[in-house]
Amino acid sequence: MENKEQLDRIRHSCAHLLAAAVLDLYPGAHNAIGPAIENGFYQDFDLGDKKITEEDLPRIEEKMREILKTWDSFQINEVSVEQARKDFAHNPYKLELIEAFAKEGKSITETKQGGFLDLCKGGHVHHPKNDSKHFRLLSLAGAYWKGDVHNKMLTRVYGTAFKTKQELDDYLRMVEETKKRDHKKLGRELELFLFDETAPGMAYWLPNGLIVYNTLYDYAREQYKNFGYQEVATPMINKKELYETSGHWEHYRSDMFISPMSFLTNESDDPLQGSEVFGVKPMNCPNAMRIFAFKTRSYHTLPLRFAETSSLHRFELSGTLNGLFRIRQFRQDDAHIFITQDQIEEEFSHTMKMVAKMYEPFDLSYRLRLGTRPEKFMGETKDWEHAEKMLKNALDASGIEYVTAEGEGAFYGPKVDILMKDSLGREWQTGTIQLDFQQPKRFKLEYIEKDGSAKNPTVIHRAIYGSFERFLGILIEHYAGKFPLWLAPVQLALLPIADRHVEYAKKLYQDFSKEGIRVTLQDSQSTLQAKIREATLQKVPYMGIIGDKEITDEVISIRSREGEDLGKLSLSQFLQKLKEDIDKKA
RNA sequence: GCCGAAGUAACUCAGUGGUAGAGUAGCUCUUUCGUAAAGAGCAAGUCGUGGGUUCAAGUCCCACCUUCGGCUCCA
Repeated sequence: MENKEQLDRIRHSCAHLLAAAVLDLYPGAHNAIGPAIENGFYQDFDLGDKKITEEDLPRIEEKMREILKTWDSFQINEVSVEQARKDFAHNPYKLELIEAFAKEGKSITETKQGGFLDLCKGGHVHHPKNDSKHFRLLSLAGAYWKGDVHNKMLTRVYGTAFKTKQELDDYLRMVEETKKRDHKKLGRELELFLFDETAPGMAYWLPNGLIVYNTLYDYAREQYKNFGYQEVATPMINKKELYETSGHWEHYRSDMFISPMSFLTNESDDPLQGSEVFGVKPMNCPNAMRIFAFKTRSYHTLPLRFAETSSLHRFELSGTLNGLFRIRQFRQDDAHIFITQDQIEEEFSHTMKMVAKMYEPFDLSYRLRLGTRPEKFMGETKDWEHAEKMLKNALDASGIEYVTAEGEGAFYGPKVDILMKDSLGREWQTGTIQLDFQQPKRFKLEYIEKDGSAKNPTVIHRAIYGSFERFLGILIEHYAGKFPLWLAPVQLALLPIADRHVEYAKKLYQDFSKEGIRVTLQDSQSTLQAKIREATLQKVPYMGIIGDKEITDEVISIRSREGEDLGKLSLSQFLQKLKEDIDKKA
């Protein structure tokens, strides 16, 4: 933690340095704020009618190095409001901050180094000249003043800094490595999926990608059986009344629903004027409620677990789309579990066990985040308290690390989010488990209790992968495209050395295919080296080389994508090894 | 949506107003090869789309589409 604080000091100092350099190079520019952030620092600028482009960054960096020579120390002085107003009379952003601090009764401090004066609360290195010299400017972005869309868009310059040159270089190398693993790049190279301008924000799944997708789905289905789920499918397009009942139409109409449409009727060109207005479903819950309502339900049948993986569509803003990570059409390994109030803790534990099982094959570590009652919430405080207590009990019992995020629950109930850490140490939110008392009531759902009375069930909404799309995107980057055998689109590439080996290779191809192995036969007119290269670039886990020796001895020479020679194995020996590894999901 | 950048052959990219290019992939032929790229040839482009300026536009201007980096981190 001490390290983190020191790093923040280094970076915060660099943010000042960046401000000094830009103000020097762009007279009339104003700097706004410039904090240290998770991976570096930034500084926001109002450049008037001037612009900074990526090409200017080296020049700014050079200026920073020049100015840094004159920065021996940071001097922090507390000043009066009047003095601060005078010092920053030219800078409307600093003035706004000064007025805000004056109102709050905070003391106002200024920092001065070299000839540069800034408004600052402190937190710098002692000797910038020596301590803050390993920095690099990285990128530019627009950002609103105070993060508010109604305010002016400022130019944000991002950079990073480290204590040593070694650490800086390591970080920059890691950034390069991340770029190489980019799932959008690998998605093309490995022919997994494509994005096309005919359908912005929606993936076309290519044969290889769909194999991985369906393999993830198959695994989820296997677990449905083990954990007592039943799979259902419900309509994609529903009358808006369904979403009015659930509350989604009112809460999310503009940001969730792809344009409402008039369906089955042709009364008007304006879909909202037709008497029958429909929406493309952005979530499955309302339909799940209708399935529960299908017949009279008894307490005997609870928990009742319905899994559904229908396609969902959400209107994500164009600028937020990002490959498979943020997408407009996706499927979730979604489920709705109907329970009694008394079953919350037990069912939550049951769900946590399923989470553990589902994540087991991916060698990903994860932690949990409990979101409690938000400021704006629906329902009774006592129900919330009961539910939160049940969740906490179950979390404690699970033994998995978790943090509590106060006020971060959904408006209809508390929730637990699953945060997954990938091989580069990046954290992603994937699954979520949410309690809901509201929708069952809005849909007037009831089950018959032991004593014959009718009661509202409670619902657990949960998705474990989250969306298949996002989860797969994470896996692609986690594995750098080298899927484990059970997920690999092609598990074995057969490489005959010369034409006379093709016939035998074809027979092997048939044998492996019959046994359910995903195998390809590379029988083009190229050298063995070229075939190996091709299969390695496609990240096929195993290559089976077939030449004269192999045919004589009825074996296959096995090479891994890592270049390892696994020796000569007979068909049955190798098949057994493959099947074992696939079963183990190794 | 907003700020910034990009879009040229299937892919990666070069091309600053005057005849659209390279490498890779593809196809054809030759080669039949032992653990990461054999050789030769051929074919392949509405230069994202639509307007405009100009004798002349991939290149300059305008609008739109798509993609990417950001828009949460608070002196």
